[in-house]
Amino acid sequence: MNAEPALHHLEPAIRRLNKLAPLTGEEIAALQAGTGLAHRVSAHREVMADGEPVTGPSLVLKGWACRVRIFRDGRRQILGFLLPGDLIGLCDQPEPLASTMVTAITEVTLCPAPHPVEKGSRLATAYALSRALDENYLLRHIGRLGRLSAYERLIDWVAEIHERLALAGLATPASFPMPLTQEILADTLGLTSVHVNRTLQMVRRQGLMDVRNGRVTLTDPANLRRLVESRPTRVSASLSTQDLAVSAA
Amino acid sequence: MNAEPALHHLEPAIRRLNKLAPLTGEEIAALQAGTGLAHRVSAHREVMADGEPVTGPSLVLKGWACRVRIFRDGRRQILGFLLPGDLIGLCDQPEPLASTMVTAITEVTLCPAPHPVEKGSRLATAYALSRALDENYLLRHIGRLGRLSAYERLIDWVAEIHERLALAGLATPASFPMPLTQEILADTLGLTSVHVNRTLQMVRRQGLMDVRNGRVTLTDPANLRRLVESRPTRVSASLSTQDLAVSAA
DNA sequence: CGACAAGTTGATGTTACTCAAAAGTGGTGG
DNA sequence: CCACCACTTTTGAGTAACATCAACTTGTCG
Repeated sequence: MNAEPALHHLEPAIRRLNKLAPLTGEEIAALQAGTGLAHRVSAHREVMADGEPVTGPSLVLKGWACRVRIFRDGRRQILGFLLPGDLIGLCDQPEPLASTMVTAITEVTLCPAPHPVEKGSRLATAYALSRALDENYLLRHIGRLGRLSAYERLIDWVAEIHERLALAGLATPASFPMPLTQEILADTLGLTSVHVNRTLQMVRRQGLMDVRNGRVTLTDPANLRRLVESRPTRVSASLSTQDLAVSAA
Repeated sequence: MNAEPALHHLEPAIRRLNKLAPLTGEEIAALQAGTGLAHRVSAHREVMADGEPVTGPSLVLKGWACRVRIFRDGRRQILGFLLPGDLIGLCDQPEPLASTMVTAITEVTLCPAPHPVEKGSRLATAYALSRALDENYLLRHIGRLGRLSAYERLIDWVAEIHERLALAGLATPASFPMPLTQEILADTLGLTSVHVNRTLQMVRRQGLMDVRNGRVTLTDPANLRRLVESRPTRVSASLSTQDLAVSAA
């Protein structure tokens, strides 16, 4: 338990948590022990069913998943994404039930997240910050759907995902993977896939970004930052904006 | 601290928490002690500013408040409502910062929420359930904004508020107070106030409900339940659906 | 090569927005 | 009690954004 592996060898998921709150060697070791119990869920399969009992928190190690609600008539709304380093099932009521279905978009690797030994520990802080960020992503999504145009929704969403992937070291300042079909993007942004297609062409023609082949390339990052409303998400005074800024992997 | 006041004399706010998890006499007494420190915020004033440090959790005793985001160009999106019995500022990261502005819609009475003595106590459970319900309201709002028509958004939202007020004993099976202008409703549902007005006329003409003078009257509750997607919110196996069902005050 | 999913395009329809003004409501002070 | 004000609700006419429908193209993988 004394091994302190070099940070740059860590899983992206652990890098993210470590960035939220610098972890102790023991905590990193516990997380890495957890990765031994990892299991995979292949693309398009359900990671968790709506209303099912939640056994304990899990950590996403690899791949993209999403929380989704499906309506009786088949309409679908994606509520949010789960990216490497994100936690699923963090809550503290007894006998919790999943509030949404979770679906794997790509193949996803998950592992049990260690229970923080003590309240106030670094790991507990990282979990709390992760939870606060999650709430923030939901709030931002509400603002996006309620008040932004299709064009604005798209660029705001891209900016958010960029920021989030950067936290796990999975984005460069100008590019990141984005393995979604236009239909999934449509169910995220509250649009139709046809309209998403046209909106994507528009941002491309404007020279703002290029979304293609499962990858986003930001061709004008400065302009993007200017167009997007929110400054980097801030949920605790002890977490500097610096830590959350997008920088090279 | 041994006084166990009759439940029907309790504040609506305490009734709600007690419904989420039957509280001990000590816990009820602690909550009532907190009400002695209540303070008021008059209508239209800010309860909490975005980005401000959060000192500790507060309990809404009376009145309506909302969490809101305002965009640079003045567009506004209401993210959710805070009703009697709801908690503000429940989170466990160190030095938390408010993630949204909170505004009083009517005059609001707030008091500090006692810190749960021990993990796993009834009060801690009530807080955890309240937090889980809050998340659910955000998720439901996302589904509403992303995939429902104006008509559907309105009735789904009314059904949610009805369910929530009933939890605090503030709604009858067919009616409840709703002190919002059509403009606020518009900023909630992602519409314009003109369109909200027309949609309200539509539900009225259909005989579904009447929204008028700061009060909603459900003229066809059975049909409303049929039209609305979600069953009563369920976030824990230990909290029966029965407890959350709408019944007479 | 063939099959299937994803992306693209065009024509048309509908929902909700915009602008503008009138009518209703409630509170205040003379 | 009335006049006045600010705010909210209501109505109408025209428009813009996004949805729908249907076909066609491209890419991927066996």
